[in-house]
Amino acid sequence: MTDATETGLPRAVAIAWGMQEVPQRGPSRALSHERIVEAAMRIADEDGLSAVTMQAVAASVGFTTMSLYRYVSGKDELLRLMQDAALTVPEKLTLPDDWREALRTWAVMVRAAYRARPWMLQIPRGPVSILMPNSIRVADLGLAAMKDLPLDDTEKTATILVISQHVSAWVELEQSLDEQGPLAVSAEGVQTLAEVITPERFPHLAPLLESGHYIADGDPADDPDGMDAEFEFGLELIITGLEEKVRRRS
Amino acid sequence: MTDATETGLPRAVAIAWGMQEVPQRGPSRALSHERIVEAAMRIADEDGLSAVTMQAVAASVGFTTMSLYRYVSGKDELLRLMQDAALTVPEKLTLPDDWREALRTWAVMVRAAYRARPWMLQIPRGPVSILMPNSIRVADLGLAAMKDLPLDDTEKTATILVISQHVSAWVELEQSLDEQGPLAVSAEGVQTLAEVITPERFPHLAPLLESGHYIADGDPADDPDGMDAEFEFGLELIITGLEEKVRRRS
DNA sequence: ACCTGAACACCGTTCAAGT
DNA sequence: ACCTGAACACCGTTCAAGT
Repeated sequence: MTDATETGLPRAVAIAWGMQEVPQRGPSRALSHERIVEAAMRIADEDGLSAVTMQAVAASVGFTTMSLYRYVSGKDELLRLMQDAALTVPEKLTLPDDWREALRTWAVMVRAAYRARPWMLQIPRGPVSILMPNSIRVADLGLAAMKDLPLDDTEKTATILVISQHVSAWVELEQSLDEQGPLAVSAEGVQTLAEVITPERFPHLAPLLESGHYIADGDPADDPDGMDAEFEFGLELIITGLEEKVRRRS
Repeated sequence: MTDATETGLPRAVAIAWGMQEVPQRGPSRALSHERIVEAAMRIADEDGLSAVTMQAVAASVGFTTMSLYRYVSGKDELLRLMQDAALTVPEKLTLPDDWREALRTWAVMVRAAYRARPWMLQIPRGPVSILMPNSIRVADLGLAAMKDLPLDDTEKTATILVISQHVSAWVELEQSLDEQGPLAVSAEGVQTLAEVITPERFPHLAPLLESGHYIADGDPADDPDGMDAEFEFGLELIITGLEEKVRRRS
């Protein structure tokens, strides 16, 4: 099912770590995993993930579609490889001493990677993803940020997951906001909505609809980095929660 | 772009709220949005979202593929309608008085909805999603949980978003864990990995790999509700963070 | 051993034609 | 007004054949 290699690992993991032995006899291989993944990423950067078809990738490296199947087992595997290759983080990164600052730095770093290649968020993350090289590197950095915190291993990994999920969720939202027009709903639309979203039926939400606090109208002038503000609000909740948890313990 | 109707709203929103006026003259309509969405959801429940093709849906209601296009503008719109229709919450739900308990109840309720129809998480959520009827209902309930908390509107909506993103991220992870085999990586695989994930290169993560705290092996016997425990850990971080924020303010 | 060409069994969507 | 049939321009993947 997980289409494992003789190493006992999923093929994508083996390839990404460079464990997939390449036969050396016979005609020299014209293609490579690297070239294929690179070409696929360029297409995704330029025209989005949906433009990444086996035929487009093949054409871009100058081979026929079928030749790709010598290197990747199918499109799923290619996507897995792209997903990890897209998660690039700065080579040298020194985290602040204070763990709160370190976690913030880490979160912002992850956010930058996601923002740089937002299509990677469209590829489903599974248990295989977290074994890929860049994922491992990022996780190691996250753990480094918490190295002096009195938490056990499970708590630390859970924290990393919570934060990175928070980051990805926000970047995703951010992204879909600026894919849609600047104004998701016209003033007229809000009025029409107000007829069904009444204070009687939705006592707590209806006021927000009127005040405009529920619908982010996506006008950047109006809200220069509102998304950032809300992102940070959530991040602070998590960090404060962690802080309090540690304090109560000691 | 947002393919708006004369109401100034995206078509999917208008349809879901029942605003899309249906012509009454002429032959009675053989199909309806409801029947189409219902059929599509049944297919997704049984065979996954990828089995939801226009042809499959049409066949399931006993019409030709093209007839669907009289009711929905395309597959995207159908997916939007499915996404909201899948988000069902109990009709009568009284939230506990304590806001912390209320938020927990709310989170668990949302989780139940996601778990019941996990395919809905595969449909990208955009700004349109949050205007759909069930989304509005869920948001209203979330706000109700915080009604006595001294937070402003933006903070409350941000909190709702953070929590619901946390919920969806966990259900997604949970789901992909039990789609893969019970054991994502064999003991042999871990050993192979240990050769590249060395303490030198990944000082903080390597120990966790060895101890088995990083790789969830997905064996339920081993970890009866480990996922739940980690889910709750994150939720508690957020709630504790909120608690502390409020305390510091007053 | 590697790459290719033809073919298969699909997709979503269009468009003009039927009733 | 509604539904249909044929067609278009794609997909990912297979398989046997070439070199």
